[in-house]
Amino acid sequence: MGRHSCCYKQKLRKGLWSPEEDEKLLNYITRHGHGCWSSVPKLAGLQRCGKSCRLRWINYLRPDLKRGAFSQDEESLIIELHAALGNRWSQIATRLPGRTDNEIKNFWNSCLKKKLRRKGIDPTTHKPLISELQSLNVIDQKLTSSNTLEVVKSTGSMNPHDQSMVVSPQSGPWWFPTTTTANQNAAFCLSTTTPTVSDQIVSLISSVSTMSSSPTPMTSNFNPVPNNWEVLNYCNTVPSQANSIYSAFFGNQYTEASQIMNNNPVVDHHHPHNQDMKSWASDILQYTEHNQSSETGLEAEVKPDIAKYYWRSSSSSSPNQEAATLLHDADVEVYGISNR
DNA sequence: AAATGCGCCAACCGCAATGGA
DNA sequence: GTCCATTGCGGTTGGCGCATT
Repeated sequence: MGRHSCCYKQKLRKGLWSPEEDEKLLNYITRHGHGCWSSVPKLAGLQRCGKSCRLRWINYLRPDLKRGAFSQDEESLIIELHAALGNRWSQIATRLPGRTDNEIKNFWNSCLKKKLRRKGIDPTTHKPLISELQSLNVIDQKLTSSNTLEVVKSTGSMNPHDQSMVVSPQSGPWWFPTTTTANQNAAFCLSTTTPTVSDQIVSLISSVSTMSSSPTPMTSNFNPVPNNWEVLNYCNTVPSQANSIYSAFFGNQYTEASQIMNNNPVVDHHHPHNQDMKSWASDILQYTEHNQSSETGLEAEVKPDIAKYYWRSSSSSSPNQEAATLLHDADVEVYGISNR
């Protein structure tokens, strides 16, 4: 098993292919086709085993191969297909013309896995990361006591050396609803050009939002893109469609996600008295069709969650100051606000 | 400039499936 | 039904090149 039988019969080359070897193989297959791979090396004048020739042809020499970096569309499709098919690389490759299973596998292992983790998603299950869920009990207890400051401190979700958080008195990004003072203030505190800190909070809080047994339903007052909690909660109510919906959202394929939702029954098992969660599906379509913002869908999805938790934790008459205090106590350097 | 670390990716390895004798 | 050659697939590895110390 393993090494092909022909490899034992004579001393065969291994390792990288030389340009001369490539030329011999390419010339032979172009003229005669590969036929039986085990006979190819001998007929093509190569000191390789048939298995090695086959691999070289499929992964490198085939004329229909697409070269270069993966496009955003390809990336989204791979994530979507991986959610549905798992590590069945050859099946995934059949949906991406010109790409090989090996190429997709390498791209997944070297790039996409990390990207998903940065978004707080387990690349194996396509659900929130276990490590974050393990922090859930602590965070949930703290949130229940409405003390956001303690949450951040006890979970260590802020990097004490991160100085990227810059608070300025301008209004927040467009995707923050401005109907409440609390949300204005959250936007105020998180309008940062390099939101390393806020991403960490987002990651944790969106996990909390998914699993929390908090009796307070968090229906979105954000329009038009629903927040991460609602996406995940929807996935919980329609498990058979969870992977498709989730990957569609994180691939920014709002139209597709919306269509999946509209085509399936919606029952909110967690909050049976709540409004029909389908109501925001149409909002997604509107967003897809009409919104040309340069903001990414991911930011639009998750950041409103922060606003809500800041709002829930705000008890003082000056929520701005409270958020600033939070940042200060997490040893994050804050600019543009007065001292406490 | 040299040493070291790290990420990427081409290629290999081991196993399962398939098909013919 | 069994054996064996071959093909196909997915996990793993080794080496190259770039970045950092």
